[in-house]
Amino acid sequence: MNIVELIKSVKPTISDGTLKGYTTNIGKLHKAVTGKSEIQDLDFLKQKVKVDEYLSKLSKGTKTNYYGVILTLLKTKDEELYKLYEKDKIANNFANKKKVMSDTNKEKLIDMKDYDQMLSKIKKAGLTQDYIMLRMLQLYPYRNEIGSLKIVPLKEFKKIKDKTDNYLVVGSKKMFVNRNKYKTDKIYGSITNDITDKKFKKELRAYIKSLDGRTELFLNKLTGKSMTPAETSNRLSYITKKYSDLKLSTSSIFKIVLSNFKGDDMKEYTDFLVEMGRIRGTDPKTLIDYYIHKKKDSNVDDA
DNA sequence: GGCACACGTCTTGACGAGGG
DNA sequence: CCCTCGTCAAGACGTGTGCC
Repeated sequence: MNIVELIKSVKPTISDGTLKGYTTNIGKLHKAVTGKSEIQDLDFLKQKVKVDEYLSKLSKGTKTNYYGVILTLLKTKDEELYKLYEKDKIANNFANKKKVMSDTNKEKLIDMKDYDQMLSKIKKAGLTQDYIMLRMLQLYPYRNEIGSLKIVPLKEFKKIKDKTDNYLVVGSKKMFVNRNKYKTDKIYGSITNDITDKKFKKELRAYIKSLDGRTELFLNKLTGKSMTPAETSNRLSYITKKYSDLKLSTSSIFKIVLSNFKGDDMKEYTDFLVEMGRIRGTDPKTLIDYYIHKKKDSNVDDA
C-alpha cells in the first residue's frame, strides 16, 4: 500500500521533511511488529501490545513523533483504533508536560462557584447579552469568534452552500453552533457542536426571542454590528473586571473550566479534554501544555 | 536514527488616553 | 459609564529543523 499517498491525503500540505520522518518511523514500527519491511496494510497497528512494547522503549519526545504518524494514518481508516491511540498520545503528553503557568494567570484560575457568582450578578444587573456570552463560554470553549455568531434557522442553514461564517443554528428542537472562521480554521475546518444543556437552551431561546428577529447573537451597540474578536475580548475583559474584579478572557475562562472539571476517573477527564479540544479547534497536546494547570494551592514549595 | 526544542505566524491581552 | 483605538507584549499554535 502507498503510505506516502495516504499521509498526503490526510495532510495535503505536509512538508517533505516531515513526510520522510513519518514514513521512516512507520516503517520501523511495522518491521518491529511484523518482522517485514513491506507495509501491506495497517492491520499491524491492531497488534497494540506489540506496538506499545516497541514504543515503551522510546523517549517521550520520540513517542510523540510516532503518535503523529499513527494517528494520521488511522484518521480516515479506523475510528476506534484511532481513539485508542489518541488516549495513549494524551497520556504521553501529560508525562511530557513541562510548561508552567505565570502567577498573574494563576490568580485568574478561580473556583467555579466564584464564576457562577459573577454570572448571577451580571444576570441580575440585566446585562443579558453579557450573561449569555459568559455562560456560553462556561459550557463551550470558543475563542473570541463567539462575538460574531449569527442566528440562523435550521432550514436556512441547510440552504447555505458556502459556509464561511460562524452560526448559531436554531431548529425547533435542536440547536447547534457551526464555526468556520476562527483562529485555527485552516487546520480544523468547519466545527459543529450541539447545544445540549437544557437550562441554557431555554435561556438562549428566550434571549433570541427578545432580539426580535435580529440576526446577530451579540451586538456591538455602537457599531450596530456583530462583535469583532477584538471587541469581544475588550468587552469580556471590561465586564468581568467589573463583576469579579478579574479581567477574564475566553482562554482564561476555558482554563477555569478545565481546572474545575470533576470526573470520576482519568478516562472521563480524557474524553472531556478530547471533546473540548475538538470544539475549540485545538490539539489536546496544546491543551495540556497551555491550559491545564493545578489550581493555586498554598504549596509549601513557594512559601 | 532518535530526540526535543525553536521558529514563524497569527491571535489575544494589557494598558491607557480619549470621546460620546 | 461604556466603549474605541493604538501600541506593545505575551500567548497560542503547528510544523519541522537541527543537534546529539
